[in-house]
Parts: sequence; structure tokens; C-alpha cells
Amino acid sequence: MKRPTIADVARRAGVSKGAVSYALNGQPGVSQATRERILAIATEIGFNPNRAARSLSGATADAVGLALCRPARTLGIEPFFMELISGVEAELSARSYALTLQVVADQEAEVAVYRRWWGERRVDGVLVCDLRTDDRRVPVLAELGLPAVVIGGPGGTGGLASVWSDDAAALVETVEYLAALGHRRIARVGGLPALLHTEIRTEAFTRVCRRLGLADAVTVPCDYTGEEGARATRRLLSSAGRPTAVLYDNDVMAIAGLSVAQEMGLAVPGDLSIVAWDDSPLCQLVHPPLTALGRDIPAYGAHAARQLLAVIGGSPAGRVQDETAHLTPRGSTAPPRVG
Amino acid sequence: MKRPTIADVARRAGVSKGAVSYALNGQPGVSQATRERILAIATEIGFNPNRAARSLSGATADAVGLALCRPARTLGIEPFFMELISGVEAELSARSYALTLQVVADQEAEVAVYRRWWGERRVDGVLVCDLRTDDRRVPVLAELGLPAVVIGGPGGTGGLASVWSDDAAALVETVEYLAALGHRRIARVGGLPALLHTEIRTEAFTRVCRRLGLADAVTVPCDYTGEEGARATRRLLSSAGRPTAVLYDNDVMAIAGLSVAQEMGLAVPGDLSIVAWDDSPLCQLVHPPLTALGRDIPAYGAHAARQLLAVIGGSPAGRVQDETAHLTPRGSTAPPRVG
DNA sequence: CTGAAAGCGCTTACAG
DNA sequence: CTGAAAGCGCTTACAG
Repeated sequence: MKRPTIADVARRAGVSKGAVSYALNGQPGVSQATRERILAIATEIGFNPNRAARSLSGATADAVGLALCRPARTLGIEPFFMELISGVEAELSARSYALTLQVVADQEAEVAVYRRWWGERRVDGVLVCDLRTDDRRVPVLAELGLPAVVIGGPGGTGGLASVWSDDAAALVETVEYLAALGHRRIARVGGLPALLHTEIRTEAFTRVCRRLGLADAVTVPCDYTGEEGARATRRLLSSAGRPTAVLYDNDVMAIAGLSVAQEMGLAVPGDLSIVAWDDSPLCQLVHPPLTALGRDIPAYGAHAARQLLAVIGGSPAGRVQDETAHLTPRGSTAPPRVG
Repeated sequence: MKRPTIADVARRAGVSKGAVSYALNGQPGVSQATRERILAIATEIGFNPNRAARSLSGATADAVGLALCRPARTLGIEPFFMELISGVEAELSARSYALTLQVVADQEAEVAVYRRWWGERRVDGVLVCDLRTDDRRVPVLAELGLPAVVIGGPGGTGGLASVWSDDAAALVETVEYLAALGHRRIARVGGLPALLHTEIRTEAFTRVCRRLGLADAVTVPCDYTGEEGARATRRLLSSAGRPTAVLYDNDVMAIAGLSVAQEMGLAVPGDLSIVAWDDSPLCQLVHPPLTALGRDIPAYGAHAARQLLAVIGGSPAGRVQDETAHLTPRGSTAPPRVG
């Protein structure tokens, strides 16, 4: 029941261990006939090279790390991460890289995980999510020399490679669309203010509203949960001069907002237009279906994984722009009712 | 910039590599004073033992594998897996085990992954999800001798360890509750029929409905997506003698069902009661909030991880029962309107 | 084209 | 309590 080693293959093939290694890795050094015989025997006895041994010799772990720093409940409820992971995974497994996942409590723990992973040679590189302003992780990764790709930006990535999407452009497009429908009072229920992409969106929102001459373009900071989204919506809709359109930084808060509007007797989209950022299938399950800003998240993950493998392979750290989110109008947006 | 090895620590401490190893691993063989000096030096120079080397000697990978066999879109939309993973992860990282994740297309690919992982010594054990009737993976895992814990059952787990929850009991409790409210026509929108837990639920549903003398207790098989859930609901509600209560096998289908009811002009819960299996935060975001069958999924994952570590450690393969899902009545269930 | 050997960085009997 | 050495299973120069 012992798992076969390269020595077992060598013995059965009547060659040296070195020859087996060359044959298996497609290196020159063995004749075509010998190579085929060796491969056939390896397959026959179910040989798989011991990763630890290979890693110890070759110095690559053939694994990539992903540390997620969000509370368990928001991790579960947001389709974003699972979609991202499935895209990352598809790309990695095609090149027989493993994905090592770790959930961490905070940035300090995350940095400790990076140090340990790299020190242990557990991973060859990491994918970094949820970029913050003045992110502590960026200098640490640079100092360690740990190959990394930041999923986010632009900006704030130091010398690290990154894949980013132009959230500012998507936001401007959305606000212009709402303004074209006739909305003059637009509010936003935002994500965690510490995250860089929240800041980018907030700034773009303020700027475009000013440019269009829209009244106080307020952003209420939230934590992506339905509870906070509902509370923020309730507050916005109770205010004098309540908004006629609200833009939410994720789908869960948008759905919560829709519920609040209905509970307060406001018609959507008649009295209130709603736009969700992140176009998951959830947006189409509610009534009315939500107008949403979406893009291909698995492809984004695959893109990031591909770039990380390139960086691990020695490519210079580039900043690659991914697709910009696009607006899909559905039943939750319309011109505001006159009055 | 080279990462320090045990030899560096030994040199600075003026001891042998063996002594460093003993000190680091809490083995006897070094004096207390020497141990402390060695640990201090290791910390000071940022030493982390190379995993590959340790694994090659000690024969353990200190990693656990999880292969997920679901299409990317249902993976993303269902909170279940991410919650499970976060629970698994919490338990593993507390014991400094890594989680290796792989998304696979089908059972064949999954079995291939297990063979490879085990052959490569990439993992010390695996967690198995989505158990099927006559599951191919069970005999393969037994044959390989790969430590495994099946998340599911009861039954169908062969000689493998498992953690399971009594879905049949939860289902019976739910149907009895609906019957007590006065419902006589109850239907069910089920999950993938190939999954064992779907079969267990279907059988329990048929049995309890017969016992209570309820009319044709139909189960419509679906794939957990909102689209199929909506379609099934539309069909059920269009039939003569339409049900007054529907039980859904996941929250996404339940929410889709709620939408369909509203689109068809039926009041929930007046004309139709709805119960969702899986009580995620989504259930409380919609109007009315959904009565749901829930339990602590992260704890379930932690439980499974704990058991897997025990099996890896040599404990006999047990079948451990986890908490049974409990019903939380909310606004989507009520006595049926007379008429 | 092939074989014998060193070495990756640990762990663990085995002597002192 | 400590040191020297073998060995885990690969990869890769280095000789033939």
C-alpha cells in the first residue's frame, strides 16, 4: 500500500532515477523509446511525484496563497469572493498549481500569514484582496520579495503587480444615466470606507454630482451587510428632500434597500430608483429585478491568477486593467415621478 | 535575502541542527536554557521551517484538501460553501494546517484530484461534500487509504468517517408545523436529485405527508438556481389544486419562488406559505422575511475539520451527528386562507 | 544517451 | 543532554 516513488519506476524500467526524472519532466537526456516506456510504467503503477521532494529540490511550492480578511458572515453572503475564487482556481489548476486559502481576522494576522507562508516556502506567490489606503501589506510584501498580485487599484499598489477595474468610470456612467432619467437627488450607500475602492467610488461620486449640479450627493458608509444597508436606506428615505435614486455598493445592501422602500410604502421605481453594484443572480430574483453594475468576476480572478503566475515566472510587475463594470438596466430604475 | 534555515539557527546558537529541531518541536533532548536560546534566535532571524523539508522527513503535508464539484455560478450564489469553508478554515489554521481548495467539473475529475493529491502527498486528508447515492468517491478513498471525512449522510459513507445532520427530522418537523397551521396541500421544490441528502429529504417528505394524510406530496427536482426555482414555482401555482405551502431546498429558490408568487398576484403568506431550507441573511432581506430551516454552518465545517484531524491522527472513523436544523418562523408562513 | 552522486532542509534513531 | 549521520524523494550538474 506504499505510494510508489521514482525509484520504483526506475527499477521496473531498468533505468536510473535520473532518467525517470528527465522523462517525466520532458527534459532532454533520454531517448524517445525510453521516455515512452518510463511514462507507461509510471501511469501503470499510479506514480505521482512527491511534491515535498520536488519542492525541496526545485525550490517551487507550486501553490499560490489567498488570505481573506473579512468576517465570516459577509464572506458567506457575498457571491463576489466565491466567484473570484472559482476563476482563480480554474486558471491555477490548468497549470497544476494548488490554491491555499486562509481566512484571517485582520491585516496584522494577514501579514503574519504571508511571512509564515513565504518562510515555509508554502506558496510561490499570493493574491491580495481588499486593498486599503496606505495598505500595510504592500511594503511588507515588497520587503519579503514575495511575488504578489494586488486585486484592486489603481494606485496604492506600490511596486506590486495589480489587476484593476475602473470603478470611477463605472460610477460616473451610472450617475449620468440616472441624471439623464431626470433624477436630481441621488444618494449612495457605500461599502467599508477603509477600502481603497470605496474611496475611489466616493470621490468619483462627489465629483460627478458636482459636475452635474446635483444636490448634496451624500454617501452613507456601511459594511456590506443587509442590516446596515437597510438602516442607511431607512434614514435616507426619512429625511426631508429624500433621494429619488440610491446607488448601493453591493447587491445585498441593494436588496435590503428595496425591502425598506416597500416597507415604507414607496414604489420602486416610481418613488425610488435603485442601482446595485455587483450583478449577481440575486438581483434578478427580487421584484422588481434590480438595475445593476456587473462584470465577469470569475474572469477577473482568472486574470489575476494568470498575472501572478507570470510574476512568479519572473515577469516584471505590471498594472493590468480588467473590464469596466457595465450597467444593466432592469425594473428598478425609471424617471422620478413628478411632484 | 536568502530565507534562513535550521543550519543558520544552529550556527548562531552554537549547537547542532538536531538540537534546533528538538527545541523547535518541543521534543526532549535539549536543556531548558538551550531551548530558550534557540527559540529566541529563531524568532530574531525570522526562521520558519521549510514545509517541504519537514514534510519529506515527517511524511505529513500539514494540509487538508477540499474539492468542490458544483458549477461556478451556484457556488457563488450559495452562502453554504463559503460559510462551511470559513468554519473549516478556523479550525485548521488554529492547528496550523493549510486548506487546499480545488474546484472540479465532475466526480471523475474529483477522483483524479484525490489520487494526485495523495500520490503527491500534497494533503494529509480530504473533506468530501455533496455525497451521492452509490458515490464513486467513497470506494476510491477507501482503496487509497486517504483519510477522509464525508460531510453528509447518514448512510452511503461506507467505512469513511462522517459528520451529518438529521435532515429527515428537520423536514418532518417542518411539514408537521405546516399541517398544524392547517395546510393540506404542501409541495416541495427540491435540490439536485442525485445528491443523497435530497433523496433523504424526498423520502422523508413523502412519508410524513402520507402519515398525515396530505394530498399528493409532490417534489419538483431543481438545481438550486433561482431560474429553476422560479420555473418550478410557476408550474406548481398554475396547477389545479395548487399548493398552499411550498418548501424549498435552498434559500435562493425560495426567494425566487416568493417573487413568482408576487408576480402571479398571490399574497404571501395569505395565499401561499413559503419555507426555505438554509437560513442565510438573504431570508431576512426580502418581504415578507422567510420562515427558514437553519443551523450553524461554520460550526458544521469546524466540526468536520476537527474530525478529519482526528482521523489523520489515527482515530477510528466515526459517524458524528451534528446539530439538526431548526425552524425559525417568520412572515412567510401562516394558516391558509379559507376558500 | 545514460548512470552515479550530491544536495535541497528538515527529522530521528543512534552513539557518546 | 548533545553531536554526527542517515534518510525522506526528488532534481540536476557531472562524468562516462
